Amino acid sequence: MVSQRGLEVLRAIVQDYVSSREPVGSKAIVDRHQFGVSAATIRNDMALLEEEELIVAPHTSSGRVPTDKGYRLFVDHLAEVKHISSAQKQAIDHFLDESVDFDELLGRTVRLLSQLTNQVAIVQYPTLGVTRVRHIELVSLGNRRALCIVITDNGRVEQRLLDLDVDLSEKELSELRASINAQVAGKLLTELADSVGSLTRTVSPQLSSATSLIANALSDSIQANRQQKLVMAGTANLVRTEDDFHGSIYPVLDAIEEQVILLKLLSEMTSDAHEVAVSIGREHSTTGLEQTSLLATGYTSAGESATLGLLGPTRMDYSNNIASIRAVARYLTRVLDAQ
Amino acid sequence: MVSQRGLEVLRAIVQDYVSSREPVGSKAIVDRHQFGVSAATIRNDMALLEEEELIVAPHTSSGRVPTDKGYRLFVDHLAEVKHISSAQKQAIDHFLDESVDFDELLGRTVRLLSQLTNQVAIVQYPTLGVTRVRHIELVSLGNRRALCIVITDNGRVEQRLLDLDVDLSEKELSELRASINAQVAGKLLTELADSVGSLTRTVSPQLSSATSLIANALSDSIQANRQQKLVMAGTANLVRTEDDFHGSIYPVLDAIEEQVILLKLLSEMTSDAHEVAVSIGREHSTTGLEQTSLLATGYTSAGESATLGLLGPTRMDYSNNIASIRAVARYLTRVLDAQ
DNA sequence: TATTAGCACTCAGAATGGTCGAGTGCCAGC
DNA sequence: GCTGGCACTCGACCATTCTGAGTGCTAATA
Repeated sequence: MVSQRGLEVLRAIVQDYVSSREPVGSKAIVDRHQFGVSAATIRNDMALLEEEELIVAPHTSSGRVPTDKGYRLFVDHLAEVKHISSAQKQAIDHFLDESVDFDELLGRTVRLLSQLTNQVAIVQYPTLGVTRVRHIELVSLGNRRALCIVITDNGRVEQRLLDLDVDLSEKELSELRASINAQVAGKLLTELADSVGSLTRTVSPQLSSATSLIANALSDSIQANRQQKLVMAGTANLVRTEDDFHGSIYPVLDAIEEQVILLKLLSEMTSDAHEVAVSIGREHSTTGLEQTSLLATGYTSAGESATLGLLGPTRMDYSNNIASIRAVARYLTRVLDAQ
Repeated sequence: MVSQRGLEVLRAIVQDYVSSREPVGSKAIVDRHQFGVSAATIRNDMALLEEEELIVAPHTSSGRVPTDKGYRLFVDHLAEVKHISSAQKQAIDHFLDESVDFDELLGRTVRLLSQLTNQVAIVQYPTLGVTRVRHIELVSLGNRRALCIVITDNGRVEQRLLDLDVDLSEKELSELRASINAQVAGKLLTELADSVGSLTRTVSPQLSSATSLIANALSDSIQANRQQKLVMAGTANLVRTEDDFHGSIYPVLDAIEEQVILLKLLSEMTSDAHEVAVSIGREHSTTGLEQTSLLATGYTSAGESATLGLLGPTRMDYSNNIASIRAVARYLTRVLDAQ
């Protein structure tokens, strides 16, 4: 059984190792922390911790390093929930304060989070379940091409290029625009394609083919959004922490480029409400990411929820990162809901 | 004076060094190339090349490596203009063929180029000089917010969120939309803000303040585009070539994140017409980028021109990269002009 | 029973020294 | 102008030694 002091020792090991990247020895602990006992006693505690597989010695005779299990215990029971510094708060204000459109907002968010934490930040676009259509705009570009723009009630804009089989006159386009808008306003995005499709039968014959083209384009577009886009930032930060990866970082970089992998991971981590979920090292047995940890938390936008994530080496500053991602998610939710 | 054969030796050195990353010795050259002379002769040529500062020996007694000046001579006079392989041609077709909107097209382009070359690819958004406005759409989002969407005649869509000081009724919004569109259709983007501003005096009084808000937003938006956005891809490729950078790559990564630096560099490199401009190592004396080379070429979109760039270590495969960037730029121009 | 001091032991990493060989410059001869 | 030969240089590689941080164990102590 690990004693109370044993747990404190674990905490000390995690903290020191995170900040120094050096395996932590018993002497270093008595030097840097006030335990009031001798190194030999700490050694006994460490032997117990090792028995419980919470720490491990990389070499026969060197300091100890936390295992995944050790980090897990630390995160669950030992990490103090820090508050973000006022400098960080300022950074958040500065970056997200201006009114910008949705895409830009998510872009800024992810860059902000990566800067705040020096890790790879990930933001997942919200699913479209409860978003409603506010307006659809059709614009002819000449050359039998037209642009179809969908504006939703939370301010997102989706555009899609259409290859028509005929050139529509401005008048026909207006007519089509009017019919479509009358039909779709307030509809859920998920119903949109079918809704437009049903128009095919009621519009004037020369518009029928264009209408079905539009229906298809919209259907594609929704489909693409179903696959849930990811935006990432701070890949270069991984390079800075390169030494934390035994062997090379290429597997990690490769895994990151496969967005599907990340999406799957993020979706598996769905946390309750707005808590920050943490997945450590081999807990997610994804090839290439065995030496990384992933934090995830939700943000909401007009009732829809999506995920904000953070990826870094298992040897990361969990307290800080958890505080940062939580703060950013809250702020993001606030800004989005204000719109 | 460097003889004709001397230049061939330089070419051999550049080629071998690029493909092997090892300093090239006289023996290696006679082995791998058919010069028909002995190693000693090559050595004499190399001594001359070194005198001209075209190559340099990293250590007293090791092979030679090209200097920036050597690369320059190689690029200007010795590099054979390769044709891209059919596999590469296929990749281009595959990536850029589908009809997508402008933003997406540029995104794909930059990813494609970085994959094709294993370098960092950069695309600069076109300046807005000759773009004309096709349509402006205003959509109320409730809560005194509205979205202003500008659609240009080359299919670009710019969106901008507006904070109004009053809620406009649907009817008022329609009126405003109509007045604005009547005024701005066909105008140059650069004239847009002023054009809307002048409306402030002619619209009905209760719309006047909203109109000037819109004018301001548009002015901001144009301003932001003046600063010329960049899109990049393939930063991770730099890590793969890490060994090429004496010291660390952090300075390079930092310089890349400062988009301003890159914009300045790209703009200074303006090449004639559609040729590929090359800047090698210290030729651009930008802190952090002394060990990189930058390729740039133009692409056009409806008469506007912008730049496509490629960044990598000076030890890069210039022939291939030049061929790739040129091919992609041509293809991009073709796709854009077809729209 | 928990803690501590002392001690022998282990082992990674730095430091040292020696060898090897690729590559060079130079010179005399063709 | 080219070539073969030769002495020389110096980085890369390997084996060896040395050092010190850190450990586990045991016997003494509070």
